[in-house]
Amino acid sequence: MSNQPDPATRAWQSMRALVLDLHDRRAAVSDAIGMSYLRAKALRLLLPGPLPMGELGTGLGTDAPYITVIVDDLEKRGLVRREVNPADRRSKLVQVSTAGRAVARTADEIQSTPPAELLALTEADLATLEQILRRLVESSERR
Amino acid sequence: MSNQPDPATRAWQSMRALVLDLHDRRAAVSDAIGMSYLRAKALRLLLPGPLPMGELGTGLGTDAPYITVIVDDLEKRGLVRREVNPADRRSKLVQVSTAGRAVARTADEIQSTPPAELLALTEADLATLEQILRRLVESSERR
DNA sequence: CCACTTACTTAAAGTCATACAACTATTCTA
DNA sequence: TAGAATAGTTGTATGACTTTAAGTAAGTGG
Repeated sequence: MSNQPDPATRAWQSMRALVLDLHDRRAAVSDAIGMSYLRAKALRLLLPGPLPMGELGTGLGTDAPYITVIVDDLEKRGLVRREVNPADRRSKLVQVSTAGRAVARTADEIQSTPPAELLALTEADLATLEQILRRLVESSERR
Repeated sequence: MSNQPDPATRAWQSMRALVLDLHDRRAAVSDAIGMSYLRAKALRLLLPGPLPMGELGTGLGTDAPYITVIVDDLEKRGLVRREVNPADRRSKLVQVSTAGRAVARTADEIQSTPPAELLALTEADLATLEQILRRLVESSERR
């Protein structure tokens, strides 16, 4: 029985510890914007452009009924609008409002601000780290 | 307005995306063991040795009343035992049972298995990544 | 055109977690 | 030793999310 797991496992465990335990920002985000983290995530997903409810659900990993609840809520707060999809009148395109964009930006600032420990790395280490992680994200996304 | 955030921010965003979105294991863990992720985390925290309720609460980031609920539940399932702390009879030491240890190990295997994309890195990249992340964890923990 | 599918909505029930308030038992301290 | 602090328990309320079931409206294929 090996006491020391392989480098890939150790790297993965460290990454999880950093994001989930040592520098979890999710509570801070929902505190700051006064709504759940999932709603913040929804707003962020909508930043690049309007999405049909279904695709929003895929992005959030939740099913249709709860998407309706979330979009209802965001709409009541004036952060998104539902528009009929001209290409398919069954579907609705959800679009962020200016106010919604501001909320998304606030959430993004909080969660995207790197921990101080990361900023303390040398420039070379940071560049290396960034480059490896970017490749990991890219290869994970195409699938 | 810079369109491209600095390397530290990019690295942090990638790390968050990998852990929270692209390779989230939390649902898989709780599915596999038939209880919530927080309970799995409690069992894992207890692996190194018994802890008083209070310290378990600190580790899980939840308050005393809910710790009682969690430990009640784990005890009913035969995964932990409460023992009176001989040093302070107000406090109780929570100890994992053999069964609890097995559940913790199952959870750990699922969540610690690195994504295929990580295993696909070169040995050199993996070593570099692991070393930088380990330093980040260490500097984040001492605080 | 009719049956089928798709996109979304509505409603209800259940689980998990958070937050508070009030309580007991024990230990510490002035 | 009396009063304050600490460790844990009990109970209640609420919020966030999941899941299931059933329904409406609009598109699609034979």
